[in-house]
Amino acid sequence: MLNNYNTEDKVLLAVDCIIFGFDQEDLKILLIKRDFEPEKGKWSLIGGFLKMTETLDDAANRILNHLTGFDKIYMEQLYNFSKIDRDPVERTLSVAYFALINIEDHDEKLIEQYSAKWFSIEEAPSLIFDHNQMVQKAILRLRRRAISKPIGFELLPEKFTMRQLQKLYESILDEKLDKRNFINKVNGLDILVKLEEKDMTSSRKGSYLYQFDKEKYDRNVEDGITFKI
Amino acid sequence: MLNNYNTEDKVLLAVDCIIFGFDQEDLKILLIKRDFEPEKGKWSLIGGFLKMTETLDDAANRILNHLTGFDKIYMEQLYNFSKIDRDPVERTLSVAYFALINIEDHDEKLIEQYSAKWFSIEEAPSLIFDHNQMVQKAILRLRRRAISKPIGFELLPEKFTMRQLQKLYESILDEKLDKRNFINKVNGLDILVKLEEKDMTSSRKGSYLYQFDKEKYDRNVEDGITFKI
DNA sequence: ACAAAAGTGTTGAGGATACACCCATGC
DNA sequence: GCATGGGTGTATCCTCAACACTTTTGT
Repeated sequence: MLNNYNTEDKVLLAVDCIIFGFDQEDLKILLIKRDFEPEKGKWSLIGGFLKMTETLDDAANRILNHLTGFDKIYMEQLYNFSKIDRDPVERTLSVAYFALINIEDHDEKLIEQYSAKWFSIEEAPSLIFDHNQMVQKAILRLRRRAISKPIGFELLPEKFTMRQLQKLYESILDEKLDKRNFINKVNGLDILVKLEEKDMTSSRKGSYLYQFDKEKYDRNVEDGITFKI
Repeated sequence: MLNNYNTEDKVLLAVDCIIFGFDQEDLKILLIKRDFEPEKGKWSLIGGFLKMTETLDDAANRILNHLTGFDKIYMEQLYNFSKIDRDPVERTLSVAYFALINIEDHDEKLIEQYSAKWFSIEEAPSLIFDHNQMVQKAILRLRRRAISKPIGFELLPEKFTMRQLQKLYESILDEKLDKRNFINKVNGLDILVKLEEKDMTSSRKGSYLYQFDKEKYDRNVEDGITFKI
């Protein structure tokens, strides 16, 4: 039995995270202004290096937790970027992750401390290395996910209105949706509970609040009903 | 400007390939019997280590070429597997790739030389490390691809019958399809050319041969027509 | 009374599915 | 002449898209 693969090359493995948020208007991503070389002063995704003692998911969690202050974020491995000279300092591969967080209840202080800032997708600055490419790929993945899994709720507060949910889907899919068709579809999925409460901030009439009901969702999925918006 | 990221850990990166083929009956995968430690004598995916001087795609191509003898294989990056102890010898991450090859025109000798063998998905032996998991993931990816991109043709000879194409899709999707509906759908896509020739091996009557027409396909895609079986 | 957003159903078209019989040929 | 797989069309269902008016309430 071997003890090691001595003759093989070892490489540095970075983990970079595309963090999506939603501010009731636009889909946004969280970027940081680098305060270290290379490319100091430019905008980039948050990232870090994989440690010998952790899995990739662990590393992505650690990095996300460090910046946003919380755990149990929806997170998915996205793709590897491995161009030889993608990092000018040294040969480095990067594993991109994408994450969804509720923009409202995350820690402002941490974000300030790291010079991080939310940018709407259209207004995001150009990023270092191949990070723009990563963001593009993440958006496409997010779209595919959004229409096949109920991940949208990860981006909303616990209680939300139908209008908010619709706006979120509109900004993810980058297209206008019909109000009635959207509501009919969502109601057809039977994964929300309508609350008695109304949100009065958005209109005179007020609009009912809803909650995502994970149990209902799981039951539906078990019964073979597929989520599809 | 930095010259290196001295303090960070480096890791071994393996590339493992799930190679799919189709023998007119079943969907198959190509496996090798390992003639080296660890797990010598057991079945595994083919793989190798990433070299400092190549991208992941390069590495996957090199490994595939080495075993099958040809280049320009349809190939896709699948996922990273990074459990700490997945390889008992040493901490190793693996990037899984899946590939499609035409089972008929590949090099028998190379395959013998490497003790490689085609297994139908159901009859495949248990594999080393986390390779079974990789295969499962590859099958799911293949299914999603097959209904949204015309990758099926990569697995068939240049000229094929409708029955062959249908059988291929049936084995990828693991369900029976209706003959007439399938033909109508495929013809509706307008991406095949019907040849004058018939294949006489499968029946008395003989069945017409078709060819995938990449130009037609590209034109249709440009025009916004989506492939969907 | 009016402005501003919320809420609510129906219809029509197109795509998907289900389904059965004749054809050509080698033996 | 018969057995074998090849080829073909239609009726129905259901999903998806298009579409406009009434309600509530704060000012």
